Amino acid sequence: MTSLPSLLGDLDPTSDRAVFRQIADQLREAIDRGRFKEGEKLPSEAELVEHYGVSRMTVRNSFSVLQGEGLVHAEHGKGVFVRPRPPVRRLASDRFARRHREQGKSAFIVEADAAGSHPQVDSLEVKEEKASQDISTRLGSVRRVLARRRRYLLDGRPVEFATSYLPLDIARGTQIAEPNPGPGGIYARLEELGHHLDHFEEEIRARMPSPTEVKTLRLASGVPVIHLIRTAYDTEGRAVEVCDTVMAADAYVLSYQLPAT
Amino acid sequence: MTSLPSLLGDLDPTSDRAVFRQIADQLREAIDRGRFKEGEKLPSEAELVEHYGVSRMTVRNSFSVLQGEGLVHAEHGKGVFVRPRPPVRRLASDRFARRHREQGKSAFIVEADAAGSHPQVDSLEVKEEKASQDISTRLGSVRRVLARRRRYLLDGRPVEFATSYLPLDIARGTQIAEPNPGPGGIYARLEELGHHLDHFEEEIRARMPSPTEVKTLRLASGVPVIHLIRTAYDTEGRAVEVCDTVMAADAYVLSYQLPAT
DNA sequence: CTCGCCCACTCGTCTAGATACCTAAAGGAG
DNA sequence: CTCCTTTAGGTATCTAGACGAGTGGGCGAG
Repeated sequence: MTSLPSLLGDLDPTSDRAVFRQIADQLREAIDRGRFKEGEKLPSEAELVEHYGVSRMTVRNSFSVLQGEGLVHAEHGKGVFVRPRPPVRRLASDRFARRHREQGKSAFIVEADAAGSHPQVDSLEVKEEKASQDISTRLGSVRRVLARRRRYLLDGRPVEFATSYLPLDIARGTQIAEPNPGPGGIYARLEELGHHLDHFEEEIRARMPSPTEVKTLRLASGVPVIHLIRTAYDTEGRAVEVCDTVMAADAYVLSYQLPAT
Repeated sequence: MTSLPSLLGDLDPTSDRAVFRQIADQLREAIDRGRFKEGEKLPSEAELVEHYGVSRMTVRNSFSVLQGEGLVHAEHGKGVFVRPRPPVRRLASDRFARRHREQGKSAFIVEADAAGSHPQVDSLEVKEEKASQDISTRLGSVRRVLARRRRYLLDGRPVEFATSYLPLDIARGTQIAEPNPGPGGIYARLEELGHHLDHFEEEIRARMPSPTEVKTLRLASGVPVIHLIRTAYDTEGRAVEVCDTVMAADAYVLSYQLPAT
């Protein structure tokens, strides 16, 4: 068996850096240098207790630092592992172009299939409800809205949770109010209904997830979420949809093109 | 003095939810409901130990949960406080439009002044260096680049750290290689040099900060970073600059306009 | 009144151990 | 051969206490 000292070095008792930080530093560095690879198991708490001659709480404290950085994750009864980086999904800024819409299936499905992963859509809920203050403002002072909620999964892993809000006078009684909005999604339906789309506006924030989001997206600790709020405007300048999306940040790269003019 | 029970309720010993999570839940809920306001001090560890009849480590564990969520922050010798949400800086997608460039001062300064805050640029470093693999690829296989590093502060708080990389054949010997690139910034200089800008491409990720980033941006725990990589293309399709930016996620909202075509 | 010290309060770090529960593999009963 | 039990080795949670180190207010000396 490889001895720990060869991988991990000693503590510096003269340093005023806390012991648990020194241990975290050494583990982090070992991970960065590839001494522990993605998915690989780190030394167990007991081994580190032995190696450094500290108490177990101190070792656990080190792990919790690394966990907060999203570098490792613990599995009860098994060990602590280097967190593998999942494949990311790239969202290009032309993802709502009409040419994509004119196909049959939803953008998510098409794209995932192309990337060779298994897509899934889940926990669909479509209902009328009272608009929150924020949604109401964005849609131009509507009281009630049609809300379409769904969760997207890639190879069984939830990656995104989204809710679309539409003014009732647009959506009620149309196929948009059905669980399955038909080919091309709700944007295709909106255009058929005479609401020709002009442009979208997207607002992006990043933050740590709420406990609910941790559950819904099955997030490991140390993984932030990207919160994206998109508003769709028709050619008359009216906001016809607001889509509120929370994405697992480790599963996404967003990409935008900006004109230089 | 207001008694804690009026704010915080009891533990449920029959629940299989860990005690420290129950405590964290109650504190989180109290914060969400506004019983503790932004910047306000939470009960001290000793008070919570007393109130719940648990050991101090258990209370600390609860705090560390909330800290990881970015909800609270501890100040040594003072207490644990509800983390105030700092004012955010909005980055609009037209922020690189020529009309903004034709003014004198840098976009950051102008914008911050307008918002009534005190802007500052800091730790400027301009030097030639070897391009990393990634930068080289983005710039089209260049070996060495001019790197311009700077840090942006708002009211004394660091909010963003950025490095621009330019091919040497473009930048060397020009004002771009000077610490102060002159009015309108490097994009104005590039255009003067005949590299007419056509469009930008931005890639956005969110993740937890590295220890270096925590230091540079003085980040509280539980605050992710937004990592933005922008590539500027001239009208001939050549990549003329790559700008790598790390932003404190709690200080920014990014905003983009997408055409619907 | 002012300055400086002390003390109470607060969070930070660490120890040493107890109990619970999860996982995987080995071994025995059927 | 299959299924259950046992066991070893992991992490999860919690306790009780010790010492360190910032912060800020009170109080006494001058």
